[in-house]
Amino acid sequence: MADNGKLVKEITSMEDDFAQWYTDVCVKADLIAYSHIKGFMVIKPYGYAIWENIQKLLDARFKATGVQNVYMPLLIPESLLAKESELVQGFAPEVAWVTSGGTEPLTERLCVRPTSETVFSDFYKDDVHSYRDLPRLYNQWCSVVRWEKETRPFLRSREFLWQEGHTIHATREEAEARTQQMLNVYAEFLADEMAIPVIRGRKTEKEKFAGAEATYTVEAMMHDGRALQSGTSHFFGQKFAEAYGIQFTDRDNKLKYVWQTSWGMTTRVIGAMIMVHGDNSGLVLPPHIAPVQVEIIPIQQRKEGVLDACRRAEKELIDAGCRVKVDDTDKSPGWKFSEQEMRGIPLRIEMGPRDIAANEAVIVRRDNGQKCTVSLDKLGETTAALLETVQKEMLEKAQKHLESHTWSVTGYDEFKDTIANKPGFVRAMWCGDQACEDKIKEETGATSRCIPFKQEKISGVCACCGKPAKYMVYWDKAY
RNA sequence: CGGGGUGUGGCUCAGCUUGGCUAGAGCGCUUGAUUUGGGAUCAAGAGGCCGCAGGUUCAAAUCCUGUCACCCCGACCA
Repeated sequence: MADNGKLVKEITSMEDDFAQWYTDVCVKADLIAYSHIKGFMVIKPYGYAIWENIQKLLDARFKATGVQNVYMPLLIPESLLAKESELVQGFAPEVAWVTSGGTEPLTERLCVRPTSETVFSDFYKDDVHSYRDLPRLYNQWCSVVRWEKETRPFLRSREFLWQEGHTIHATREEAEARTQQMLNVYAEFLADEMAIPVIRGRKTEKEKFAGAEATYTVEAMMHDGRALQSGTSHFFGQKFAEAYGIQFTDRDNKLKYVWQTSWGMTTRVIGAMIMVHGDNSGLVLPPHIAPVQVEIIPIQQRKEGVLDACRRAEKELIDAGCRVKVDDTDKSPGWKFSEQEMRGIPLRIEMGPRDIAANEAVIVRRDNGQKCTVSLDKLGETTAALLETVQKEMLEKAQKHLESHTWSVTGYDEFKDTIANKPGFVRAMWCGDQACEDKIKEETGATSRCIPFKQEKISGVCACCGKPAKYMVYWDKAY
C-alpha cells in the first residue's frame, strides 16, 4: 500500500515512467494483446466492448444529424489515389500496397486505404447529378492502414479502427457549417460520454490534413500534460471535386462542383481516455462508456445466503438500468478488488454476511475511492444516481486539470521555459508565419495544437519573433 | 530511418563473462482440501527443439557469422 497508494505491483507508477504506465494499463486492464506484426494489435473483448460503446453512442449522434452509414472498398487502385496530388504526397510514405492476387502479379498495384477521400469521391462523381441529390451525408466504420514507424497501442498503430464521414454539398456555406457541426459533435461526445474536455480550434497550414482547405480539431490534455488530437474535421472546398470530377446541375441549370467535408474519430480516443482518467491502480472508465458499470463482489461467498443476496442485488441493478456483473469466481476478495480497479469499473459493491444481516451494501467509487453504505431497499436508484455523479465529477476533474495546466506566455524565453518545465498547454500569440512554428518545434519539441475558436489577446506581438501577432495559439508536445 | 534495449514454458526473468550431468526460479495454469472485508495456504501435477539459419567443437542457451522480430526514445502521423 506504500507505493503512491498503488495497489497493483504490475503497473508501473505514472510518476516513474508515464509511457510504461500506459502500456502496463493497456495490457493489465485486458484491453489488448500484442500480435506478431508490429503495430497491429489484438483488441480483446474488454477493449472491444469499450469501442462498441463508443461506436454506439457516437453513431447515434451522427444519425441525429442526418448521417447514413455505408461501406467502401478496402483497396484503392494506384491511379485513383494519384488523382489528388496533395493527398498522395501526404500519405505516400505510409501506404501499404497489394501487388499480387493469389500467385499472379497485379497489373496495377492496389493501396490498402489509409483514408477514403478518393474512393468516396470516385463514387460520388457518378452518384450525384442534380442539386436534388445533395447533400450526401455518408459515414463508414472501418479500419485503415498507415505504415507508421513507431507504434503504440491505441495511440499509433499501423491498423486502426475509426469512422470516416464524407459529405458533399451544393454550397460552400453548407459544407463549412457541416465541418463545424461535426467538430461540435465530437467535442460534445467527448465531454458528455467520455468525460474528456477539449479545446476546439483550427489547425495551422503546417499541421492541417493533406489536401484540406481547412482542418479543425479537438485537442485533449493527457494526465502528463501532453496534447492528443482526439477528433478532426476537414473542409475540402472543391479540391477533390475538381480532381475527381464531382459535378451537379444546380437550380440555375449550371454545372457546378460540389463542396466537400470529411471527419473522423478513431480508437485513439481509447488511449485518450486511459491517459486522462487513469491512475496508478489502472484504468478509470467513465460510466457511460464502461462495459460493466457496477461489479458486485461477494465476501465469504460460500456462506449461506451471500450469493443469493448478490443475485437479488444484480437483478435490482439491471432493472435500474445498470450494466452489472457479479464476480462469483473462487478468487479472494482482495484479488477481485484489484482486478476491478485495474479494469476501471466505476463502482464496486461489496456484500458480505455482515452487510446482508444489516440489509446494507458497501459501495466504493473507482474514480476517487470514496466508500459509502447504502440500504438494500434503495440499491437500484442509489447506484444509478451515483453513476451519473461519477460521470459528471470525472469531467469536472479533467476540466480542472486542463485549466490548471494551461499557461499564457508572452516572450520567447518564457515560452521555452514553460514548455520545458511546466507540463500542459501553452497559450501564446503567433504572427502566422510558419518559420516561427518550425523554430518552436525545432527548439522546444512543441507543435501548434490549434488556433482556438475562443480567441483572447494575450499581447500584440508574436511570442517567437516579436512581429505583430495574428492569433492566439495553443502549443504543446503531442502524442 | 537514427539512438538505446531485449529475444529462454502463458508472464517476469536467472543461467551466457570462463561451452560440459536430465535447462532453473517466481508468478500464472490444472486437481483436491482448507479459506474469503485489500492480490490466501498446503499438497500433487502439466507445460521448453533457449527467436530463426548457418558455423566452430567430442560437446552450444552459452562462442562466431548472418537474419528476423519486438519494446523504449527521437523525426513522420489520427
